[in-house]
Amino acid sequence: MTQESQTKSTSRALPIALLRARETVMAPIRDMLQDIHLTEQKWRILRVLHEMGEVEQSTISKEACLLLPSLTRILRTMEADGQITRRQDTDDKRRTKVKITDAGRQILEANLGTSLAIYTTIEEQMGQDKLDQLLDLLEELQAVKV
Amino acid sequence: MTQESQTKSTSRALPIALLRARETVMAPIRDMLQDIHLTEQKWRILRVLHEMGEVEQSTISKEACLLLPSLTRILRTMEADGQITRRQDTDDKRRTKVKITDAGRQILEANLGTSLAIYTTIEEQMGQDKLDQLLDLLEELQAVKV
DNA sequence: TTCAGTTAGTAAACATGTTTAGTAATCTAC
DNA sequence: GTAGATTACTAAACATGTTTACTAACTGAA
Repeated sequence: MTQESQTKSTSRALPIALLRARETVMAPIRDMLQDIHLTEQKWRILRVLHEMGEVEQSTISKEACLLLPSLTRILRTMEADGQITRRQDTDDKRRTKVKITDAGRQILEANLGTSLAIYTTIEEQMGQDKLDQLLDLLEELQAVKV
Repeated sequence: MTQESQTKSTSRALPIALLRARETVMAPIRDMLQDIHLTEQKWRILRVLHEMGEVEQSTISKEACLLLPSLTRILRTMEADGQITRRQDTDDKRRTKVKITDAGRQILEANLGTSLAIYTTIEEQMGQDKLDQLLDLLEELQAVKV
């Protein structure tokens, strides 16, 4: 048995398949974000804050898949740009509560339409059933214990 | 119709679902790579070179999902570390041909077993059918024109 | 032949990813 | 109550991601 046969070709390798699929989806979204001078990470943060209200940084970290050191830096600029506010939690002074501002919400709402249109384009080509199936499988994979 | 209902919650948002799933799969692989002082990107490059033989940088870029500027830097250190060799193409002097060295191949082969074991763990938990189905759907998504 | 357009790669600047280390606050076992 | 562990976050260093700009080499049409 050769080493080659022990390995999946990269096209069937799970990590790179996930990466490539993501690149396909993100390409048009990145175009949209570039127009509004927002990075992909800031977009994810705004979406999490829009959905969850005022939350602490660790929560954003988990939900938006950003490590805390990255988040610290990104939130610093987002606060300076008036997209979010931060305040120390009164109960537990280690925690910082983060909230989206009206300005931040406005950026989000002005672009959700475009975001939705991109999703719809993908849905039209793959079919709603397959896309749902894919999302189910991704959730399941995410829950695997490794 | 509120803005909220126009948006998928982030848990059903395709880009972040792909990202989270990938984080799950990559976590143990990153552990492995840290032990051998190799980054995830270098690992992907070695795998592509192992699979495809001597190729030019643009090909690596496409296959390993790395932009050319990143690749330039990474290959520079990999060449210095003796994991790859580079030479100018004789037919088209713009092109650089990259090949894996024996040392590079050795790193790869020494760790393919661990890599395979991680994949097997996931396969055992999700089932082979679902995993195949997921890979099919990912390939299909990757082929969508956006 | 020539020159406008394209392609392959590099350089530089800045943002983010990732690891290690550190601080302050909180929790827990005793 | 207190010392040791844990938690939330920040700092710093270095690697990579991303964009823009650049050079060199190639292509193709007039």
